[in-house]
Amino acid sequence: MAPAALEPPPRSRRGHGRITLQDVAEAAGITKITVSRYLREPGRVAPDTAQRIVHALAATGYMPNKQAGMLASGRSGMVAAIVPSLANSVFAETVQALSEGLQPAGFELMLASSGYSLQREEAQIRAVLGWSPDALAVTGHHHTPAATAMLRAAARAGTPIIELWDCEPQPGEFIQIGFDHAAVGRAMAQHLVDAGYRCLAYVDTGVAADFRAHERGKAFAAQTQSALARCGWPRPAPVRLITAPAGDAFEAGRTALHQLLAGDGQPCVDAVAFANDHLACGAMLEAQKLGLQVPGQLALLGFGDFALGRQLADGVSTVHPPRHEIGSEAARLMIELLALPAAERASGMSRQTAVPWQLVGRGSTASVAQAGPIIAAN
Amino acid sequence: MAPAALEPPPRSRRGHGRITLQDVAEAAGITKITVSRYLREPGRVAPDTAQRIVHALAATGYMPNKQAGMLASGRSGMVAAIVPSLANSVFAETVQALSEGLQPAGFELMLASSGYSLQREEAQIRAVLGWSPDALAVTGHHHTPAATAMLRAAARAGTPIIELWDCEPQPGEFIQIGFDHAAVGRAMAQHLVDAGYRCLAYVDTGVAADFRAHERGKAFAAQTQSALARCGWPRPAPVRLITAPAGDAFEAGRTALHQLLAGDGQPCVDAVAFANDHLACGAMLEAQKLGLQVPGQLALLGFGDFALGRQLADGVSTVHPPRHEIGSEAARLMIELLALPAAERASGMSRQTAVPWQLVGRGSTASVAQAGPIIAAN
DNA sequence: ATTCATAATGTTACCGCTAACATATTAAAC
DNA sequence: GTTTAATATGTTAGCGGTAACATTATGAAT
Repeated sequence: MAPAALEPPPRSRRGHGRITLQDVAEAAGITKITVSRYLREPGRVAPDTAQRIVHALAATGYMPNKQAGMLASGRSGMVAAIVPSLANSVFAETVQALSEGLQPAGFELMLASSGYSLQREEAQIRAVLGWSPDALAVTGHHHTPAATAMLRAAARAGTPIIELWDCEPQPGEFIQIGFDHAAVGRAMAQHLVDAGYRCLAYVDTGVAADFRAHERGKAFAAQTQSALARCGWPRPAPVRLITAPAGDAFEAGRTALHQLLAGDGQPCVDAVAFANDHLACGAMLEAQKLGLQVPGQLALLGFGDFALGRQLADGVSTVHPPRHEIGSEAARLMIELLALPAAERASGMSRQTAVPWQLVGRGSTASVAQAGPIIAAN
Repeated sequence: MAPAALEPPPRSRRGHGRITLQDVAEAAGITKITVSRYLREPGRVAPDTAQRIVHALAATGYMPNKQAGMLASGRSGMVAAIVPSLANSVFAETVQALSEGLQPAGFELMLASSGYSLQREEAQIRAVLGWSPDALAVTGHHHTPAATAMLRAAARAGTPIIELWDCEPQPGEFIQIGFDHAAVGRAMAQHLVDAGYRCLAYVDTGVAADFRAHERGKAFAAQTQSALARCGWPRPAPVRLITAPAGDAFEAGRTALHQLLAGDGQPCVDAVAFANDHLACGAMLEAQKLGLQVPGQLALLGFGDFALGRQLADGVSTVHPPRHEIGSEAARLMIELLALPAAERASGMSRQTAVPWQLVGRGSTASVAQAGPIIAAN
C-alpha cells in the first residue's frame, strides 16, 4: 500500500490536444531537443537522424507552437505594423512592401489599423506589444502620450520602433522612414508658381487625423507667398485654404471646386492643390462637367499618384510618394537591426531615412510654355 | 563549506528584461496569481487588494505577455485572416469590418496577404496557424491540397475556419460567408438582356487567381444564352469572352474596349460586363475619349461598386457586393462559436451564410424605356 | 462556542519549447 | 594507444503565465 501511495494523482492538465515536439521525438526514437535543433539548424544533426526526423514530422503532421518558442527564446519572428487605414491604397502598398521584404528573412507581419484615431492607435499599440513583436512600425510621429511612453519603453528594451511616412528635419526619438511633407508642400507651390500661376488655393482633407496633408498645406501657403514675392509679384493674394467635407473623396473634391467659384461661375483662383488625388480627380471631373478649361481656367495638382489621375483628360499632376520604398526600406532596416545583438542596436534606433519623392507634372498644370510632362525630383 | 555547496550555480537564464507578473506582485506585497486573477476578473479580489494592484501596475508599467498566457490557458485572444491583397479596396473593407467586429469581444486580428498566389497562401496558413489563432478566416474555397489539409486539421482541433467571399450552393467543408458568384453572373446577364441588349461580352480580369470573377463570367455567358432564347431571340450570338491584360486595371479596361471594336470603330457588341469596376471605368473613359455613346452604342456593367463608378458620366452600373457585411458577419460568427466550449462547436463548423448583394443599375446600362436608376436585389 | 459555507489568497504543477551545460561518440593528432 | 578536439545527442531548468487544488480568514447559522 505504501509504495502505491507514491503515485501522484495526475493533475489533468495534459496538453491542449496538439501534436508537440515530444510526439515527433518519440516517433523518431530520439529526444525533443534534437528535433528542435533540426528545425532551427538542419545541418547540426546527423544525416540519418535527419531522415528519421523528416519522416516523423510528416507522419505526425507537426506544427510548431510559436508561443512556446517565443517564450523560451525571447524572439518571436513577428513584426507588427499599425497603419491608419487599410482601405487607403497609399498605406496598403507600403504594408505590402513591408510584408514582402520581411518574408524572406522569416518574419511574419501582424497588422492593425487605427482608423485615423489616436485613441485607437494607443489601444492597438498596447495590444500589439503584448505579443512581443521583434519590431514595430507605426505611422507618423503623432501619438498619445501614453502611446509614446509605451513605444519608448519598447525601444529601450531593444525593440526597433519605426515611424513610417514622416521624416522631419530634426532627428526624432525613434527611427523615421519617410519624407518631409513640408518640403512636398513647398515643391507643390513652387511648381505652380513656376508654371505661371499666381492665385493659388489648397484643399485640405476632411479626415482630421491626416496631419501630413495639413502640414503640406501649411508649407504650400508659406512657400507660395515667398515664391511670388521672389518673382516680383507686387501684392500676392493670400493662399485660399479650404477643407473638403469628409466622406466620399470624389464628391468632396467636387464640393471644394464649387467653393472656389465666384458668383459668375468663374474660378476665383487660377490653380488649386489638393491633399490627395481623390479630391483632385473629383474636382477634375466636376470641372469637366462645368465646362471649365483645365488648365486654361484652372490648374489642378494632387498628391499620391493614384492610378486614376493618369486617366483623366491629359492627366492630373500629382506628387508620387515613395509608397513602396517606405515599406521595403523599413523591412530592410528591421532585418539589419534585428541581426545585431540587442545591446548594440541602440545606435541605430533613432536614425532617419528620407526617401525620395517626385512631383509628376501632367496636363492639369501645364504652363503655356511647356506642354509635355515635366518631372521635378526633390 | 558543505552547506555552501548546496547553493546551485545560477544558470543565468533569468528573463528577457521584461516586467513580469512577479514584479507587480512583489510591488503589491502579494503573489502573482492574485494579480493574474485581478487582470482577468477584477471582481474576484478584495477591494483594498485591488487598490494595491492598480498602483503596482501603474508603478511598474506592466504589460502582459500574451505568449505566456496563451501557452498556459490555451486561448490566444487572436484571430487570423488571410486575404489575396490589401491594396484591393474590396478586401480592405471586409478586413476592416472584421477587425472592428472583433475588437469589442477582445480579439485581435492578425493579417496576412497572399498576393493572389495559392502557394503563398499555403505558406501563410502554415505560418499563421503556428500562432494558434482562436479562429482563422481565409478567402474563398480554392486552396492547395496541403493548405486544405492544414485547415482541416485545425478545424478538427476546434478552431473555426471561415471562408470569406464564396458561398456555394452545396455545403462545403468549412464555414462559408459570402455569396454565390454564379448567381451574380447570371443576374448581370439578365439585367442586360432585360434592358434590351442582345449582343453581349464579358471581360475577365488578367489576375489569374481571381477565380470569383471567372466564375461570374462563366455564369454570365450561360445565362445570356438561356435568357435570349427565352425571350425568343432567334439565333443568339455566343457571348464574347475576353481577358484583360494584367497591370493597371484602367488601362486594361481601355485595351479591352478596343478589342471589342470592329474595323469601322463601331462596337461589335452592344453591352459589356466586366470582372470589376476598374476595368469598367477604364472602358468608360476610353469610350468617352472615342466619342462612343454609353449606353447608346455600348452599355457597360461593372462589379464591386467602387466610388469612381458613381462619378463617370451618368454612372457606371455595377454590382454592390456585401464587402462590409461579410466581415462583420464573420466576426459575429467567430465570437458566437468561440463562446461555445470547443467540443460543442462541431455543429456550427460547416454552416453557410449567403449575404445579399445588389445590382445597381446606373446610366451606363439604362434601357430606352427606363431612365432612372434601377435596383435589382437577389 | 462549534460547525459550515463562503470569500480571498496561496501552492503546485504544468503549457511547449529552447539556452546552457553535460555527456557520449567518433575522428584526428600525437 | 592515449590525448585531444570535434561532433552528435541528452539533461536540466526555466521563459511568464494560468488551471486545479489547497489553505486560510471571515461571517452566518446552529
